[in-house]
Amino acid sequence: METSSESAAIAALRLFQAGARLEEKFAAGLGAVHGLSLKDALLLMHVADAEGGRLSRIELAKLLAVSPSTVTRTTAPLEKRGFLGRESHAHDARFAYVVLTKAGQRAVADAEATFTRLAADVFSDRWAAAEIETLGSLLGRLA
Amino acid sequence: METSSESAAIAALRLFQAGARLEEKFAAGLGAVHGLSLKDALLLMHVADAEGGRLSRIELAKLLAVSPSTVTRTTAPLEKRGFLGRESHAHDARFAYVVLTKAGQRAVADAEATFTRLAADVFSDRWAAAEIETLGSLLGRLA
DNA sequence: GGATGATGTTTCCATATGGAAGTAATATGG
DNA sequence: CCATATTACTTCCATATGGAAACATCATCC
Repeated sequence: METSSESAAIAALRLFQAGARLEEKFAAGLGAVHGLSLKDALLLMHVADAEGGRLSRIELAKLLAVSPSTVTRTTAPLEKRGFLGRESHAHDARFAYVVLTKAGQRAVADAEATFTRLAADVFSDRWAAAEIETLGSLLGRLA
Repeated sequence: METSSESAAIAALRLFQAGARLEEKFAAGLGAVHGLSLKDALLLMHVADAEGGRLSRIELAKLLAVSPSTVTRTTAPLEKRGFLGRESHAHDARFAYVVLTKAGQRAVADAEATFTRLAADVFSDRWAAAEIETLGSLLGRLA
């Protein structure tokens, strides 16, 4: 039990370190492409992958692990830039769904390409395909 | 190449999600114990584990993946609370090493115990010891 | 069907953060 | 040795964030 707790603590510690390191790298890479922050890109990608092509701000907040107020503040400039639009729920006027515009679809395609390239770059050194799969699978159980 | 890039992107995405989720959990758990933020606790733990029991603020900034100014701002209240002290380099007056006081050593022991308990809790469900080891090992190569 | 409670969103405020600039001390190059 | 560059640290400022409160809408209960 003790050794297991110990390795759990080590895994958590390294998760924080690796996460911070990758966030820096991805923020720099994505910012250079289309002036998108990492959170901007993740937000657009979540909307693109969403069922029906739209997400409420609450759903986005949960997916991005940020507060609802942050989603409001983040989406506003992306609407101004023409990447995002609004859509109402047919039977519930409280919802203000986030949807991608045409320009937003182009932007998210570019951002996803950059994201994938950056991810491939992270693992380009001494990583076997199976190891990347294993890491993704294990991390999936934490999210 | 394509499939490998794809799984790399998925792994990176899940790393961000898992990291954010665990940060919330750990911040709540550690805050409840001794009013320490996660970054406070990690800072103290790094100093405790450091060679010679001391670290420069620049070294701390790298270990915590934050800016030097954040280290300055973070250590100041911990000095006031009596957890941290300062030590000068014998031959270079630029260095203001961060060291633990007696109270700081007690605090970091408590924080480490809480940290380990929280980590164990995260993996308490359907995780084999070998899987935790594997995850920690793979993450170690990213940090 | 009117009061109460719950939900989605926005606004406001206090706090946290990074980067640039400033300060102090050491290293380097002539 | 003196000027310049580099390094460690701090301060200042602009921005990002979460949480509480406000607001609008919908659901529930009597």
